[in-house]
Amino acid sequence: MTAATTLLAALEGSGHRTTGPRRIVAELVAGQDGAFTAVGLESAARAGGVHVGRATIFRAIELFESLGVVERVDLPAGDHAYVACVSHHHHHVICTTCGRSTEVEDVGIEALARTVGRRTGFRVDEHRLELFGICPDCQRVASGT
Amino acid sequence: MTAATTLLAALEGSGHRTTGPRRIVAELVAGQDGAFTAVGLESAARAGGVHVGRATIFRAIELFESLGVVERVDLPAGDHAYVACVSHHHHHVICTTCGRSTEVEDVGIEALARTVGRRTGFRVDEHRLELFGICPDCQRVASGT
DNA sequence: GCGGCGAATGATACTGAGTCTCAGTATCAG
DNA sequence: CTGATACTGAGACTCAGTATCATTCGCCGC
Repeated sequence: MTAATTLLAALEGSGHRTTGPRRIVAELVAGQDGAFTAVGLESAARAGGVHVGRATIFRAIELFESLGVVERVDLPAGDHAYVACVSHHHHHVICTTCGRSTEVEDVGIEALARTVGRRTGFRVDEHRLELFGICPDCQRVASGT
Repeated sequence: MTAATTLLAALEGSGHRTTGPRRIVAELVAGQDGAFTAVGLESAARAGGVHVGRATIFRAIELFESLGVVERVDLPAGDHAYVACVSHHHHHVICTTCGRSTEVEDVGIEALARTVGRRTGFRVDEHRLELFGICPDCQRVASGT
């Protein structure tokens, strides 16, 4: 839940207004504990009894993303999802069962990108690494009892 | 252009019918020389004067994908794109300027995935690595004349 | 505490990618 | 050639995401 605070702090710190709807979206994001989609947030809002316009949710997510406190990931199924994160470069491991995500500090992919650049002649500017698997909890559940 | 042959061969080899529309889609894919989107193929077909139903294009792409001769990638902009490839595990470097893509044989990401697994406790089953940059040709063009 | 300005909101209409259906057609085996 | 059936395509449909714009609200100065 302190995650919501982080999101709001980022808002204030960048000269954006801290409004009611944004506060709500921040809470929703913080309450997701993993990857979430825009549509998911929308229905979460409805389920929570609060009303926030669709456009506002999209705008809020977009804003959080531009502030670096939320990051876009593409699920294997092709959906556009997001995960809250603590900024700076890192990647995510996403549980395909429960959707929870964990951040992974740089594991040497920069070097890997350089290798690719050298090998192909490309100037590699950007990369996206997403890992999918089963989180410890779900493994425990899956492995009988 | 031999790429179209590869696609069609994969079709035949898997017990699927080699039909006119599929042939057309294969040609279109082969003629893209890089990443392409379903919509792009559709308009390419229209531009080429041939007519293939939207549904058919989507189905053909899906089929090629399931045969492993075409792979899905997600562009930084969030579009769903595809690239033709020669199957088995590898990754792509995609030029953000011209869209051309190059395959990269495994560069040690398996090890990287294992490291992540060890560090997070996740059982990493799947990963997606996409590299974006500027290809040699575009670099040349960009760097004055 | 009050007022004004501009940012933010949200209802709604719109866009466009991707899916589904189903009658008609084309492919391939026999 | 013929039948079984896989494939096709027109078009309706769904639904995520965007654009519009009048109204509201947060913030800042007073």
